[in-house]
Amino acid sequence: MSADHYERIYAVVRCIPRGRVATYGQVAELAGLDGHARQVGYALHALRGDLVPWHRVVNARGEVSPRSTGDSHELQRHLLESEGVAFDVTGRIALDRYAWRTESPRRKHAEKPGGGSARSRPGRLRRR
DNA sequence: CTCGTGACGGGGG
DNA sequence: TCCCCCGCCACGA
Repeated sequence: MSADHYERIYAVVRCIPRGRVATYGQVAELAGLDGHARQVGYALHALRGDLVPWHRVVNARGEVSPRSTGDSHELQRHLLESEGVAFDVTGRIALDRYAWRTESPRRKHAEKPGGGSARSRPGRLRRR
């Protein structure tokens, strides 16, 4: 296996800022493995105790992916909440607020310059 | 080598 | 919007 790919994945995950989350697909893409979101899951699963904020990776729906075994997803939610990430009643995270913004991911509609969307202050209102 | 699985995602209904 | 199904494909048995 390309342990090298794992390292790249970890490298990307380590870049996710505290209080922010990234999706598996996003991580895969940034790691140069576009379309291989699943591999990201494997990589994280294989983690031992390295300093990798694996808990900041969630699925595209903005929820912690249910594990088939183990209880790590509980821990994940816990860790995220302790970083200030909020979950709604359905156990989902508002990605438009907490998603990690990699530099300039192509702004199709031109975003609000000057700190627009999600800053490190997920505050409310900011309608529109 | 083959077979089943899954920390995913996108498309269709 | 939600749910279900299907393709991907590395891993491990």
